[in-house]
Amino acid sequence: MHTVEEIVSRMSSQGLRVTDQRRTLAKLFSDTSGYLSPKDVYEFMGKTYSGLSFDTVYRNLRVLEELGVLEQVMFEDGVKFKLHCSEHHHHHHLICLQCGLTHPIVFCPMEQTAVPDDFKVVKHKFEVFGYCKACGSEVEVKGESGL
Amino acid sequence: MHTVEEIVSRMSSQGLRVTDQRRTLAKLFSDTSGYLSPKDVYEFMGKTYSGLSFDTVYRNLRVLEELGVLEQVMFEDGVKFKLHCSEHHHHHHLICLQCGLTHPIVFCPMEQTAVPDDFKVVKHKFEVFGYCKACGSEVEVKGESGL
DNA sequence: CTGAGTGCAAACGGTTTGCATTAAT
DNA sequence: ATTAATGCAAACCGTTTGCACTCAG
Repeated sequence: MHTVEEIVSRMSSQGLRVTDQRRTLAKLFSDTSGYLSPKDVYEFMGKTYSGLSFDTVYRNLRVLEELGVLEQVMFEDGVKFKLHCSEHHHHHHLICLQCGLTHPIVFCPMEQTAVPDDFKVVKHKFEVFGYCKACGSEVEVKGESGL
Repeated sequence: MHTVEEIVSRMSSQGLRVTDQRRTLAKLFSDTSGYLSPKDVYEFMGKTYSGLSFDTVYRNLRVLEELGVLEQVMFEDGVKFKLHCSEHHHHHHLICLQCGLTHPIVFCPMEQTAVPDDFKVVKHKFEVFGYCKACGSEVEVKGESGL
């Protein structure tokens, strides 16, 4: 797990300064079990820091990424960040389209994928998108169907 | 298959005008078995059309996408386009990191993926990245190792 | 007190738009 | 001749940079 204190101490151990804003950012991600866009972060932080600027958000997101605290992923609608996975083993994710919550999938399809032997596999991506329990029930209200 | 003529006739059947540039664009994609970025397309087309502008490239990429001729995918390094898959059945792709060539994978991991029953799956993404035969041998030259 | 962190403004790259010109129908 | 397609310029959005000011150490 990545607690705020863990993140903060990792910052200071690297000679980085622990500002109020960075502590809040650490808290935001340690409280969030999913992906956040820079805009999400900006809007959240903006509640607390009125003069907040986008560039500081970006700078600190990158700082936390370089610290290994956050990981960055590209989606159809742009870049998003989440806490770096605590799972030690290789895994994939279920991702909620509504709230961005993620849930690990232990199964890795690569083992069962037949690849031509003249193709050298370097990496792969397996992501399952849908609606988590909470968001799923909201959606039901609008479009109930036998799908 | 998507031949130039098929694409062109689909354009005119929709009331779109078949310009020289659009025909060349159609040919580019029907000759390419992989992904191209807008920049790739611009550079290729620029060889033939000196006064070419980026906005026309974008406009025509979008036209072909709306026609169903091209499909657009977001990668780490930005948006890319390829001919819409001719495969009728659901499938995934091997993608060459060097040349963008794609190759269908029939195996779909979803069938074997255990998903919590309170999570409603909507879609999934499975992509395998690496080097195709041609690009793989180039790479060998630089970094030969027992990997 | 010193240098890292911040906000501001401005630059940047990729993409989109408005408009006058050109060309396919 | 009509109207869509093009090129140009400028707008736009997300992201990055330079700089002066501020504040954590």
